[in-house]
Amino acid sequence: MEIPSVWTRTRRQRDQPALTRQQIVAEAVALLDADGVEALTMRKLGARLDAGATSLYRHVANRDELVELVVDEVYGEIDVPEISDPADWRTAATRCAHSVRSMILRHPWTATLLGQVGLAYLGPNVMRLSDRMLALFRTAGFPADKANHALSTVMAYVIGVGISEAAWLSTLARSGRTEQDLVADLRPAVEQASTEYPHMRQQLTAYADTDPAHARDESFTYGLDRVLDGLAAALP
Amino acid sequence: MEIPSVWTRTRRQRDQPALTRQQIVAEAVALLDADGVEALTMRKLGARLDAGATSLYRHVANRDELVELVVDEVYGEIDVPEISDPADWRTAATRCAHSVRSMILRHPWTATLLGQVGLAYLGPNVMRLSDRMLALFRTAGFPADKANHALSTVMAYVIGVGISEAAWLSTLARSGRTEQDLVADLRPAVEQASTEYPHMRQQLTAYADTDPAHARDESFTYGLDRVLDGLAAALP
DNA sequence: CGTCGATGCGCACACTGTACGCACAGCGGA
DNA sequence: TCCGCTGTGCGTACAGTGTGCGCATCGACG
Repeated sequence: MEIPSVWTRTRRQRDQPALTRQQIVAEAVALLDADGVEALTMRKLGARLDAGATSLYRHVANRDELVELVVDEVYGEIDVPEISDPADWRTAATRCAHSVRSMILRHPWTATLLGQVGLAYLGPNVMRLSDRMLALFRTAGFPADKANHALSTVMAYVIGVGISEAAWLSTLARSGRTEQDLVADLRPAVEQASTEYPHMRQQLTAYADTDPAHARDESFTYGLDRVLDGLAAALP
Repeated sequence: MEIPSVWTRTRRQRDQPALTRQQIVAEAVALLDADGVEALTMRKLGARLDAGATSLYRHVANRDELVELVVDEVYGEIDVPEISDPADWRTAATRCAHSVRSMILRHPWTATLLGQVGLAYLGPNVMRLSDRMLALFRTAGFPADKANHALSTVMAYVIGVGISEAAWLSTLARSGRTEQDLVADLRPAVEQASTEYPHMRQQLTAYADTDPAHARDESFTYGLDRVLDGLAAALP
């Protein structure tokens, strides 16, 4: 009576193992977003999933492996436009760079975790990102080796900016104040520190009243434009 | 029965507190260089100084504060050439960028720690570095605001490259193998991961037999040249 | 029904950062 | 000479960490 078919045979191996790698990683991202990088402990993550700490080890070998998975997960939020017209490469690269930066700003804890992984570059999302950006620079006209260098250059710039910004945003989040308030509170210390450094002090007084978030945006786009200028000039 | 003698009485002079902040930071750098970032614990650092773990807290408020001091310390190893002729700006910037990179490669643990500090930018060595680079771009001809952006751009690029390289070198050091061996051992996994990504796979097969260290050098200088090209083109 | 493999979890261990309080060395004043 | 006082080192202790080990459970299959 029971006909063995694909649908009946193993309806679901185990209805829902109640704890799956996907779910663990997703919850880890949520925990990191909510409470910062020092809150990512196996016990707290287990508690969020109504599970014991050691239960997670059935699906994840290490805490380090969990970190690798988490990093690859947020890399998945980045999108790279696919292009066919070589003339579109610059706007596509710009869009991709902004996508990376906004991902880092959404998850400032990446500042701490990005430096720890090293091998996460085998993750599927990182591979996909690299592959698409490689394709982008190839259709732009870069030869194979230069396309690789171009990809590394723009990613290094974006990650460098992102790490610095994310580190600042993390301490900002920990302080619990608004950015203007924290800047104002830090001002005496900054002035004290810059007494012996005339260029820094001049920089400080010149831009005392500008909105810091807007200044960060402007600095990022300025640098990105210069980097892309340099790459464009190197196109054959 | 215990007679107080000259040998037991004044065990240590007050002149040299036997534990000073300078010494602690220097030993922390040595410990990090020797055993990596996970080995920097207060107990191990104390043991290296023939002191108890909690003794360090007389000279350092937190472990985080120690990290800030350590980061500023290695920033002190970077030198920025001072220039008077505006034509020299590019070679000076290049030299400074290479100095930063070689510092990071000497101390690969900076990959992990740089993302944690955020506020270490008040440290004297970081201030000195920023001030000198600001001066460099000013004498190059950049107006005040653009000089700041230029400084941020090249530092972001250098730090971005450095973080990636340092993360790789850290795992390399942990593995205890030579770079060629580790690359060879990882090759099956890399090929497995890149099956679905044609551009990555082509990149992989094309540069299978190149020396990785040399490839990193070349990639760094290529990107740095492009960044400086872009900045040079923006000079008024 | 029995067997089995996969899964969750309690316990335990080594190890972490660091608060607290005591011991003591040298100094300035009585 | 003695007495605080302050600055320094350290022993103890506590809460919290990652994780190895072994047991309990449970669905699936013979």
